[in-house]
Amino acid sequence: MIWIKTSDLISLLREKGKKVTPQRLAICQEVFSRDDHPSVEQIYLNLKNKYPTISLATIYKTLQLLKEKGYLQEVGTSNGSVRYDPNRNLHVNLVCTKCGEITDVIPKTLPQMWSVLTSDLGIEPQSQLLNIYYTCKKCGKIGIIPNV
Amino acid sequence: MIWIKTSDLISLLREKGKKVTPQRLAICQEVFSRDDHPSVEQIYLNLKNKYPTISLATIYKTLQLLKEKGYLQEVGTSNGSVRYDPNRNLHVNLVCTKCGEITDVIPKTLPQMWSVLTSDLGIEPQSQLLNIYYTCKKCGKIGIIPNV
DNA sequence: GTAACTGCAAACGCTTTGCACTCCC
DNA sequence: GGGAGTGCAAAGCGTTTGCAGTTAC
Repeated sequence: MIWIKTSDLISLLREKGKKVTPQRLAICQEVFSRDDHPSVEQIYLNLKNKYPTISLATIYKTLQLLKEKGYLQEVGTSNGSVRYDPNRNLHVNLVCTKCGEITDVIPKTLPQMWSVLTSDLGIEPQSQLLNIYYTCKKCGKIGIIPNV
Repeated sequence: MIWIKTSDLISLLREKGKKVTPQRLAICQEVFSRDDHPSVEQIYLNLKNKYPTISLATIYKTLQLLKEKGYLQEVGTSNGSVRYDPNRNLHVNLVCTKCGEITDVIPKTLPQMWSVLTSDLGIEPQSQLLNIYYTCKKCGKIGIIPNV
């Protein structure tokens, strides 16, 4: 979860020459207050209560904006739709291959080994996406034979 | 690049109770003989010369099959279409954020640090996707101001 | 006041599906 | 021979776009 104050959000948008609209604030607050990896649909459904007229187009446009500015990253797709990750810090996504649930973890050893690795490669990463595919405990317990 | 003999491919398919068709062989050979990360469209165009009647549907179905069986991994999307990686071994994808080119690298230190990391996490990864987003040398040289 | 934003609907493009025909086993 | 696979066309669905009306500044 990324804690961000509304006032900071406003100056963030203004800084970029972008207008601060209620819709944008709502979308940002929704995205950055979650600690999961929502799809556009999930964001839309959650906002529809408070903003009944909000449209998918606006959400797509705002997420596009946040992605371009580097505040958001795509974590891959699940059931055909993109999932977003508000956490741009170095971390690992544990992706359950059965239920699709994504959990963030930051292994203690990760920061140091990652800096060694990237300096070995001689590149300056803008960002990274580290997904580990596994079977989560919940799904591991259930004795369903996967249909593969 | 994954070197795989046609005879191995055939027994691989048979093993899984799948029929060996010329189309499937062609698709497999196309995918596994490349060392880039082709889209469905690229595979289709390359095969159309030799198999003028091959259809996108068949390619989609075959790639789906290979993915289910674990011989292929999605590396994310570029321009709206999925890119596939025939390399299921532990490696890093260097993804240029400007031209979209993807390069595989295997840092010397990676295998050991990765096994430390996963054992720390106490999980058994089925696979992983390690993408590093950067600007490749070709794009870094060109003095275009990114429109972001 | 005006340029940017919203939201609707239509368009778009990648992917999946249904189905008749074909072919591997 | 029979069931699985192919390929065509159509449908599906997430996403983008055009545009008229609205709003932030």
